[in-house]
Amino acid sequence: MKFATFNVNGIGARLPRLLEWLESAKPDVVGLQEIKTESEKFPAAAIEALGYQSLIHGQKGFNGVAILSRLPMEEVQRTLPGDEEDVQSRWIEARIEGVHFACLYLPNGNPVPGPKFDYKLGWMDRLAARAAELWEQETPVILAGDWNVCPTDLDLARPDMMAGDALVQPESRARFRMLEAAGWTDAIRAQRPHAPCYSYWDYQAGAWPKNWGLRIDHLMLSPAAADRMTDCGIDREVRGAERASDHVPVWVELA
DNA sequence: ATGGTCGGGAACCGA
Repeated sequence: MKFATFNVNGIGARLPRLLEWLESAKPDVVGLQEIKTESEKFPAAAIEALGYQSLIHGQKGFNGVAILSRLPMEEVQRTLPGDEEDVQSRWIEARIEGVHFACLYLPNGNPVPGPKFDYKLGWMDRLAARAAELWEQETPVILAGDWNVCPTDLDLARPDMMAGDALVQPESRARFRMLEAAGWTDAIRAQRPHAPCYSYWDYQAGAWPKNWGLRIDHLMLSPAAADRMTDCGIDREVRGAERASDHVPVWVELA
């Protein structure tokens, strides 16, 4: 089974890129982030024509997540517990053939300091609590999405230019590292312990041709999922297409 | 050069 995460940065603008990638990469399950549309306006029919059902947690103009699956899928929930007042669409979970798949769009958190950074850290604390609940299930669990965290300086090309950014702050990294300490496996980093590899290149300042990237899209695996991992990868060629997203798909295969 | 580029949606906000 092939599971992927892809921040499309606007499904309206990105639908052609998404469809051609689905046809070539043939994932079984995909978590999408930043669809930036309300659920009713999500192009589910065009995606269903390729054999994928959609679970959509949309939001007009901002955020918005979805799970696509060509295998039978049932929704578990679409809120990250812990804050009744949080109305941002950043979370959806489903179960697919015994695998628990969570799709997340973690807050960016800039500028630092400020209320947006406080929201990010609070959201990460809520995520840790939900991850601990899912851990108890002992079924394979995948936490997939745009984490908006560069775990270490190996995960960005220009640490000097990002020193004040929310994506590299010690508070953000500590919370990510706590999940690893709890036993979650960062699939890409487990396969390539020392290789620089990126999943995002800013639209500005020629970041893509200069390969000034960040690795912020992650698949975190529970032990039962990590035991079944046969391969994983980053489809970086997707970034070179016309009207590309600033993120590319990241995927993992489970036996 | 204190910038640069996108998406959404109709003037800016978010990234």
